[in-house]
Amino acid sequence: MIRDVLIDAVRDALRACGVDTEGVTIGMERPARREHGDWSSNAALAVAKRAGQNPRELAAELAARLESSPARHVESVEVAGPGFVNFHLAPGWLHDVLSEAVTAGTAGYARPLAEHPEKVMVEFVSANPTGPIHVGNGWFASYGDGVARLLERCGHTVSREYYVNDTGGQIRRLGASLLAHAKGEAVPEDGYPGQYVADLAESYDGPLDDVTAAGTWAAGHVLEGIRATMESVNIHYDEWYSQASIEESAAVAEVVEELRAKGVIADEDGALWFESKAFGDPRERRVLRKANGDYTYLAGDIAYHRNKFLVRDFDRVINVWGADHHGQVASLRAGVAALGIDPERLEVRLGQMISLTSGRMSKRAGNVVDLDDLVADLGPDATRLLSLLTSLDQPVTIDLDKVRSASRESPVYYVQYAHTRIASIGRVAAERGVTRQPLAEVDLSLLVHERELELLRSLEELPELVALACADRAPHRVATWVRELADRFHGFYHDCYVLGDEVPAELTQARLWLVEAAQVGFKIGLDVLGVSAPESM
RNA sequence: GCGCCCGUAGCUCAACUGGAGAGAGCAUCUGACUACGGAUCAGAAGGUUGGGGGUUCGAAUCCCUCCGGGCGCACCA
Repeated sequence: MIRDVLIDAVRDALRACGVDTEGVTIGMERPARREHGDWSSNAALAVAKRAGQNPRELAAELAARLESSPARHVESVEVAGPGFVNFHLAPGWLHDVLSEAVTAGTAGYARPLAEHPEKVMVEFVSANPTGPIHVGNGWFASYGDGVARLLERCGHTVSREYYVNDTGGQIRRLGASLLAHAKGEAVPEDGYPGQYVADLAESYDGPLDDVTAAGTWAAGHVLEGIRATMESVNIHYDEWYSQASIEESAAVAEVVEELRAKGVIADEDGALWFESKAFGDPRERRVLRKANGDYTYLAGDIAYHRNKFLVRDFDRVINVWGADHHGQVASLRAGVAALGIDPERLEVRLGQMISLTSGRMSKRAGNVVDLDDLVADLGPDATRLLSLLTSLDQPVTIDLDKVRSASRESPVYYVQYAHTRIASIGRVAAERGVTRQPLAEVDLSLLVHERELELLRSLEELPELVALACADRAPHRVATWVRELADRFHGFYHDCYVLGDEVPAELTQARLWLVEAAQVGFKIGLDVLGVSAPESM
């Protein structure tokens, strides 16, 4: 990596200037403006104070040393602004990037393997199986799967999990709604009025007096629908974990006993309380078992997470939750900590609320849009890319009319069109009998057009970007990147013909390899996003 | 009332985690093919980064404080 080469050079130069670099992180960035060079270091600014020197003078001395014994590809080094040291490199550094990308290929390029690979669970969506999944859930689904894909790319072992809330009051309400339809009665006030309940009632042939049984039956069918919806957007869960199974297994009672043995349980007013404050919860205590003998949701959730960590042995658990659940985070972490599990191993990523322009989404209010409907309109690729365009902690407002009417201008087509142009170049080359020569025999130094270099600059950033996006659990960065790659590819395609009578054969060869490198970038980026890379559209 | 999150161009969003003059897409206006797919490209216009203070060589980013919005604050799940 050229960056490391330059960082080492700066460190050496600083030492030569008599500056102690122990514990100093040498900054090395790609400047926003081209005239500031290919790489820039703020090291002089950062260490000037401790070195007791004027930053600009120190920078000048650094630049002089760096230029007198230049590192690989370095053409010139200059001082700019308050004390930045700017490196101007020969295009060869980008030709190296091209070689790396095509040599490593889709499987190997931009695969920043973690030093300590972990067994990670990503639990996401986990919407109650009381109705079809809606657009807001879809946003979190794309995010969760994107995080999982990033983790996998970085060498972790990932399991995707959907926690099924198949027990409790909502299931009984669903059952009551189903039975009401089956008996030709009105749906209860607190029931589910959706058409899907009426449809399900048509095929219900169970007893008409057991709301729990009816609810469980209905939830099972609703869940099948959710599973199908997820498959339609190319999301495949490894595990659909049943809450009921935890409760039936006595794991909840056991975890409460385990906590009691640790001395963090108090018995008062007939209820069992968890003294959670000692484990970082802002509240003093939480009920685990109610006076009526029922366990609370928290008790079940602690048992569930005990299962994740201690039974199924995950190193790390990432839960993707909506911001409306953030009140649960502290108590759950406290419960996990009380079991002796390092709470740092539990990550809860809170997604800000997804709203529609028509108002807040609510299953009860009926102003929900099913994810299925959106996918039917936009297709899975556009749906997924659209939802990955924004950061998770940005509240999102979706104007569905606008999204639908603008679907043709969707960024996904912009990116996919770039990829089809690559395939198209391949087809035309084949027609004309142009074949690619081995890389070693091709003169990449012919690639000096600004469009070509910009394309390579994007590719150069990918390995680092993937690592960063993974560490930050931020797949939207990849979406931003792949759009930029498409932008640069379209520019290249427009200004730099690969094939044609006026293009010298040697240049065609170099550009064919450049196109190959671009394709590696598209495939990696789109794969991480869960979006297909079509050959034609 | 308390806690968490958010506020960036007309709209939807970025911004390498404190770097140089805040960038894209859409919408608006103006241009560009007789060669690889015009679902494209080039250009214009659009900003006191909600307001004010502070820290710093340097702030959209960190701290304080107002304003505005979202979400929480159960022996519900």
